This record gives sequence, C-alpha cells and structure tokens, in this order.
Amino acid sequence: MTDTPQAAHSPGRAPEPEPAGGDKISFRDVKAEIRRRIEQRVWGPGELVPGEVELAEDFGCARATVNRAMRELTEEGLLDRKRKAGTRVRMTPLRQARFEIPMVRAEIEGAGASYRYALLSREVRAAPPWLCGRLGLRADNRALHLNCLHSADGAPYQFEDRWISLAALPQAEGADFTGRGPNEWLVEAVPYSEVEISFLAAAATPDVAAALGTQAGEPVFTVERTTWWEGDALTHVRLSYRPGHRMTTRY
Amino acid sequence: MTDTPQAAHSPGRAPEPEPAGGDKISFRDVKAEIRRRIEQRVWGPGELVPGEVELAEDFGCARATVNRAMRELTEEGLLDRKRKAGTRVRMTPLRQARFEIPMVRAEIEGAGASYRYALLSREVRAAPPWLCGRLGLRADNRALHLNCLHSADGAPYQFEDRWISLAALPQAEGADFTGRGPNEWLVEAVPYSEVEISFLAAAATPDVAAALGTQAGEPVFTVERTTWWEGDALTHVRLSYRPGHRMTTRY
DNA sequence: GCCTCTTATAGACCTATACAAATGGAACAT
DNA sequence: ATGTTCCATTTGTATAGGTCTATAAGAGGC
Repeated sequence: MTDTPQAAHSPGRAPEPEPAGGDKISFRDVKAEIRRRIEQRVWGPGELVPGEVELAEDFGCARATVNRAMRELTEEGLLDRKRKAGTRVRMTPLRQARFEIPMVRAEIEGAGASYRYALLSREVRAAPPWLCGRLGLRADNRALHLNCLHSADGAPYQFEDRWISLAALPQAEGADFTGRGPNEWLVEAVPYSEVEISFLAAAATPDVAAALGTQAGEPVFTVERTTWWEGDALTHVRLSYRPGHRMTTRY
Repeated sequence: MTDTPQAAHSPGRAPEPEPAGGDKISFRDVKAEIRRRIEQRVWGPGELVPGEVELAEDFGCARATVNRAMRELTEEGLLDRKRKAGTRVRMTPLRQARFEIPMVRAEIEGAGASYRYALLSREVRAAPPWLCGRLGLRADNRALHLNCLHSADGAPYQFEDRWISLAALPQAEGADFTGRGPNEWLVEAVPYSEVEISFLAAAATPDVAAALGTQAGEPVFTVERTTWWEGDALTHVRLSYRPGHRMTTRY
C-alpha cells in the first residue's frame, strides 16, 4: 500500500499546528496562532502575511474565520490591511491603552473601600466666559455650578468641580445633589452622544487643596470631561484626584 | 388604491426604518439604528432588547448581520449580552477611553513640528532596589540607564528616564543611543508581549525641571511604562511631559 | 421552603457561497 | 516618461444554514 487509507494528510508537510486534537478551529485559535507568529517574529514587522484564502486552507477552516481573527488583530493594532494590497504586520505595533472610566462610587467600592459623598457648594450663575468658550454657549447662559467631594474610607479621594448648562438641562436646577453626586444623576437622567476626555497634571488650587487635604501647588492628577447631546453642551467637569493617584492599564 | 400591490409589508405597522431606498441592509445600518434607539431611550437603560432573530426579521436582514452589530455595540460598552438571558441596554453606558500611545517622534511630527532628540546621559550600573522590585529582577542585575530629551520645534517636549535590563537585553549595551531614542531601537530590536502603562501627575524633580526648562516642583504629566517578554521584564520608562501637556480623546 | 435536575432558549460561533469595493500593477496610449 | 484604463486580486460584507454552549426558569424531589 502506498497510501494511508484514511487520509492523505498532505504529503510534504504537516497541515498546520491545529491547537489540539479538539473539534473545529475557532477564530480564537487562528487569532492566537497569528499573534504568536507576529510576537515571535515568524512574520516580521512590515512583512506581508499570506492571504485569507491561503490561511483558511492552512488552518483548515473557513475564510470567514480567518477574516474575523485578522479583523480583530487589526483592531488591536497588530496588523494593517488594505484591499488588493493584502495584510501586513504593522511596522511598529500600535500601542493603545484603553481605560475604563468608572463612576467614582464604583471605583471606590470596587477597591473594597467605603464610599462617601458630600456636596460642598452649589450656585446658579451666569456661565463664565471660559466655560462659554469651552462649551459653545451664549454669553448670558445660566449654569449650575457644583463642588463635591468623594471620599474613600473617610479620606478625600476625588474633588469634583462641575458645571451644568441650565439651557440644555433646566431640570437640573430642581434636582437634589445633597445625597448623590451629579454624575449619578446625569447618567440616569439624560442621554449623551459625544464626550471629550482629557488627562492632565495640574497644581492644586487653594480650594482643591483644602478639599483634598493637601497643599496648594501640589501636583494633582486631573480629568476633564465635557459631554454633548446632539451638538448641545450639557456639562463640563473637572475631577481632581488625591495626590499619588495613578491610572493604570495592562495589555 | 387601498393596497400596494407588491407587498403586504406587514399589516399593522411599517416594517422598520430601513435607512434609505438603498440596497441591502448593512451591519452599520443596524448598528446605527440600535445606537439611536438606545441614545434616544426608545430602549431605556437596563431594558431587555428583542432577540437577534426578531431584529433580523424586523430589519429584513440575516441574523449574522444583527449579531455583528450587537457584538460591536457590546464591545463599545452600550449593551450587555448573556446567553439565554438575552441582550439588555447597559444600566450606565460603560465609559471607556482609548488612547493611542504613539512614539514621541510621530506625536511631534504629526503635530507639524520638527523633532529633535538628545541623549543626556548614559550609564551601566546595578539596578536600584526599587527597579528590581518593579521588574522582578535579581538584586545584582545590571541595567542600562538613559536620560533623553525629545524636543518639538526646539522646545523641550518630553523627558525620558529609561532603564533597560541587561540580563534580558544584553545587546542593548552595545547599541548606539546618541542619534536615536531607545524607544525606536527597542521597537525594532525586540518583541514584547505584555505592557503596563500608568498615567500620573508628579512634581518635577530638579533634573526633570532642568531638562524641561521649568521649576522644580511644578506639576508634570507623567507616563510610566513597563514592558515584559514572556515573563521577563525588558524595560521600564518614565516619561515626563512639558508643563501644560494633556492627553485627549473624543468619542 | 429549598435544593437538584432537566430543558428550552438565546446567543456564540462555524461553513459555504456569493457578490461588492478598492486598488496595485500591467497594458496601453500619449 | 507620464498619464489612463482596465483587470485580477484581496479584503469586506451579506446570507442561509447549521451546531454548540451557557443558563434561566420550571419541574420534581426532599
């Protein structure tokens, strides 16, 4: 007998390192294998990788499966695809960091600490010029200005300096912010469509320092967030974290 | 005429707002429509949305199309899916920010400024204890320590304080870092598998202040990044940005 | 009431097929 | 040499069919 009866595996070489004796090939398997080849430089930076059809044959799966694997790897910044030109390994893997921006309460309670909220001040006034510029408001716009403090296990954690446009959200004027942060109210009261977030380092102003129990001028990790709904600015907030805070992600 | 001859659309109500008189329904259309319904609270927070089959019928497309739309919306934090339980609108849309971490050169040149690099110092020494702890190195490990400055249009932009483990990357000792930043060398010389990034606010140390042309103690936006390859720490870097720098993203 | 088992269901995923859209590069014209 | 047209190739996407798996909810036993 010259032929093995049950299969002609493929004469010259093994078909492909199918993950295990398991069942069907999943797009996860394909993805993992491709990632491995990129990380171990089997396919070097900038190099053209085989087309979907060829890989599908090699892996013994449908083209759609390879497609999904490659699509996700592209999404993750490892590959670069162009029609007709094919798929290449990115010259330098796109490093991207993804941060979840939880609400303070969740952030604090998630860390196993007790959460406490306090409203420090509340006033209704004409929006200051810088805010009008930032949000694209008319100069005579009224705004609700709140200062709040979020604490973890009794210690100051985050100082919140929030402005809410009363033109866009008149109902905010009647809302009660003494027991619950404006963030939580906003999230359930209004939808949003567009958000801009900035991270920066700032020197603590006297009031921020007082609230956080630190010295004025101390570096403070700060997040600024502005939210719009269908082109109209709703709210702008500046969150100052207690000294030493860091925002971390792994991948 | 009481009846349109060609179709009994579906007696009571119009079938679905198919985007336009166009061709086939794309998963983009489905995605956009579902997003609209969530944003406009047609489907409120926490509410159960119709199943894939039903939506597919409504939209007049295949189930796989709805599936992709919903899968991507889940990925983006708007939906929450569980087998058997069905798909619900997230109680509070998961706010996540995604930042690209470009290499300084690309960041600066991308802003239309001219990029300049300078190596400020270079030494080979035993890794200090804090670094050993951070990277999980043995105490007698040798490390390459570099200080570099990246400038935009002649002005200091980013100060780089980098450590490279010579146990993991002996070839770094012979590399020339006078003309090109260690980041660029690393990216093309070695693969990486795991990365941890932190953002924080720090007070400028005297040497950072000197390099960036500011005062010691000034708040400085700082990024720390540690990189591993198959469990071994390769490098740790602390990047200090010039005062006023912010990292911004929209979505 | 409380626990365990079963089962129907909804999503997760794979296959095979088809056509659409983009585009590198060859063939051709200027 | 340079620009234009056209085509083959590659990815992008839709579809209809199917299987698999997690699991909520109900049935049944204690």
